[in-house]
Amino acid sequence: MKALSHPTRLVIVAELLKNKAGKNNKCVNDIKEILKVSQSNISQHLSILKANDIVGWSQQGRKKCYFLRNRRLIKKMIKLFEK
Amino acid sequence: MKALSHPTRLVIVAELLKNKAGKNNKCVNDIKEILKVSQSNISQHLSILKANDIVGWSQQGRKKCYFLRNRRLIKKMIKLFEK
DNA sequence: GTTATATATTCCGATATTCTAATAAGTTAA
DNA sequence: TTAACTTATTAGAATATCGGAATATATAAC
Repeated sequence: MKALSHPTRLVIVAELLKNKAGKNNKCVNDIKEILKVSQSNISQHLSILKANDIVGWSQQGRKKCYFLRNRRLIKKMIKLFEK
Repeated sequence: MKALSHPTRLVIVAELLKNKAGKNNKCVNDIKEILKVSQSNISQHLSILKANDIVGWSQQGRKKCYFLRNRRLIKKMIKLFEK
């Protein structure tokens, strides 16, 4: 819960949710473009999400692409708060 | 989300959830007994929950009794995180 | 009115989070 | 290997949060 209680992390998670289940994951730079936050800051937030097992990643060439470990959980959560 | 991301507040909410829908709401002192946290601290946390429209209250004699504004939402949330 | 009880607010030190800037580390291509 | 690109880590300052103590406010009983 705490891991998601920061606006930047919530937006990151929401962005990752937009991708199809095993496809089109976003790398750090993609997220940076979307959020307009510094690269190091994004990296820091991602490592918090990583540490809490909310996201995973895969190396794609020289990029690292992140994805949600439990899309269903996150989807339900966000739906819960959308009302 | 942030409003619920504190152990004390989570317990308060969980306690309020135990009450029947319109009945047996707990007052500040009840919560204090349960949590063994200082009265002022509980009051602070309650005011955060109030500010985020998570709880409401009613005056009962000289006490204020708190209740959840949206029991279903909270119930779902807690279930979501229990796994 | 006064007193006792219940809750809220304020202030403050301690701790935790967050951000920026600089630097480091890893990866690929040439 | 070097250079270019991508991401991670570190350090430090700024900010936010937390919990305790004291004080203030509100209500009810007398």
